[in-house]
Amino acid sequence: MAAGKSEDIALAVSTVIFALHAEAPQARPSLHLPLVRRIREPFAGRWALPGGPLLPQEGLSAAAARNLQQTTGLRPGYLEQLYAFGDPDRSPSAGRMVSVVYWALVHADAVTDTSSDDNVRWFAADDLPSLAFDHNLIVEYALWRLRNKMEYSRIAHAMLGETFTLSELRQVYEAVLRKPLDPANFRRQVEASGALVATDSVVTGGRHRPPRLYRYNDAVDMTDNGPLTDIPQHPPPHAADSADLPDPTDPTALNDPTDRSNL
Amino acid sequence: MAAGKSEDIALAVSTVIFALHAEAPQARPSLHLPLVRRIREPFAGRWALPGGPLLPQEGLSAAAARNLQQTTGLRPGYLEQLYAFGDPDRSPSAGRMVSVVYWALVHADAVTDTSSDDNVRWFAADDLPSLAFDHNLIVEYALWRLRNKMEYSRIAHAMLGETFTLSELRQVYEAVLRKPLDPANFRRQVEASGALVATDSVVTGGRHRPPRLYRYNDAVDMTDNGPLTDIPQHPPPHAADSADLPDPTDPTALNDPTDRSNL
DNA sequence: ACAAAAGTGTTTAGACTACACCCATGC
DNA sequence: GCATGGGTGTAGTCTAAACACTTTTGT
Repeated sequence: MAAGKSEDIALAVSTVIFALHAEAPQARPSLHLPLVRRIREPFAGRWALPGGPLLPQEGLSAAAARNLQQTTGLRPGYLEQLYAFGDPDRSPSAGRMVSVVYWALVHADAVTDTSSDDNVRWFAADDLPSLAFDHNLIVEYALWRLRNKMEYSRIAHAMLGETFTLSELRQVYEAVLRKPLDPANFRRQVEASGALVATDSVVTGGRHRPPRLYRYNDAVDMTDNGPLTDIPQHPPPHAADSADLPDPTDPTALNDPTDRSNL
Repeated sequence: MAAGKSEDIALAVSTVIFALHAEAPQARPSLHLPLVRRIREPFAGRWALPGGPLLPQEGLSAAAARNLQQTTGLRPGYLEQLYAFGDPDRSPSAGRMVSVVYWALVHADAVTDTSSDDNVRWFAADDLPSLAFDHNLIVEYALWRLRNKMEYSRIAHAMLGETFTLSELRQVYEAVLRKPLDPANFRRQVEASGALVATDSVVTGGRHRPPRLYRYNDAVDMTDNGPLTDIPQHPPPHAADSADLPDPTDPTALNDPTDRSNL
């Protein structure tokens, strides 16, 4: 591309990973996210978002998925680019740094799986310590984006298993949006959207009428990202690092090399 | 930040610039955007989005505003980060390149101002030639984002002057959304939003009732970008390169250095 | 029987659409 | 006067919120 060399501008990819977790067994679940303890200056000892440099032959979303895998051992249920941060002052006492940040949703059971590690810990999303760099602001923005997207998109199932009840799905919405939803109206809305398919099974064992299990309808595109078609949504069979296109669902993703060195 | 060096990954910033322009004097205006002719390989001779490398002490949005200034001679009426493109294959026969792309709105009269230049030309947004790199896809995505944002945000005034009639404002919406709007209902909607302030002046000279002039209400935040507060919206007095925070209005902008080299 | 959650039905308020209609100006 | 767009009024449609009510299980 013959664009000017990036001089001393380093490029990194970080990921904000959300999962639902209930502190007490029967308590309402809330949003949690994993942070990693920094071992170098600046901000040594502080908690920070998982991330690191981009590998030479790796796409941006692939790097984010790798962050996720290395931090939680999981594949993303949903993954979308959040923003590129490049303020000249964002990295004190270190060189200039531009970070492309992704956000992801994973299944709830991820939270306990990795809590044994001492350098990785899950925190409640609305009760974070003071993080390294501008990561507090990043998480705030990721939360804002998640809440917005939850209202007009159909990504909640990414925080659940293959099948789920409408109650479970509603709990995801309630936890993210932090407000109770009418079960009756919620049912009608998701049924009208066509995003779910009823299975034949029900869940017995509760001391009440057994709820039906639903499955996500893959025929429906849940993310309205326009012309973009990002990637490792669900387990994409073997398309390892096929695409780095931005997520076409929300106004944030699109893939294009905009090099222009003339002018 | 002690993150791995970016090896050979170059970083560039490009900008998709939109303005309204009517081919014929009395024809309906349509979206146009300026492109720049490449003078180097790859894609020498092809049209491409204005852009270039990021300067060492320059914020991302400042670089986008500089693109805009150098291409059109104007300051952005609205500027927002679009997406970061980093597919490994996006730059044939050149090194790895990651581009952070912005999109902008400018006043309509910009179109004719620069059409004399031979290396910069304005094109109708829905009738572009085959561009360099993946720039066709980028423009498609920028258009999709603009159209989405136009429906739930109040950015249309960025394509007009300081004062404007409701007809002019409606024409912006009609050109972007490509469908006619009911003048009566349009009026009620914008009046109910509180985004506009009526002035005392009217426009005489038309062969019909003189329409009232309106001004944008700065007290209302028109861009719902959450916790982000980007920047060079209107002429920000002298805040040259103050902020590089992502635009908090739409689900795309947030500023944060996500360096993480441990793990 | 009773509690509790699943699931259905109904009423109402607000938002948006369509379109009829009046107003003010230039010619 | 009449054409043209500015501006107001109003009835019909659609959606979503609120909430009463019925169903089905476990204990």
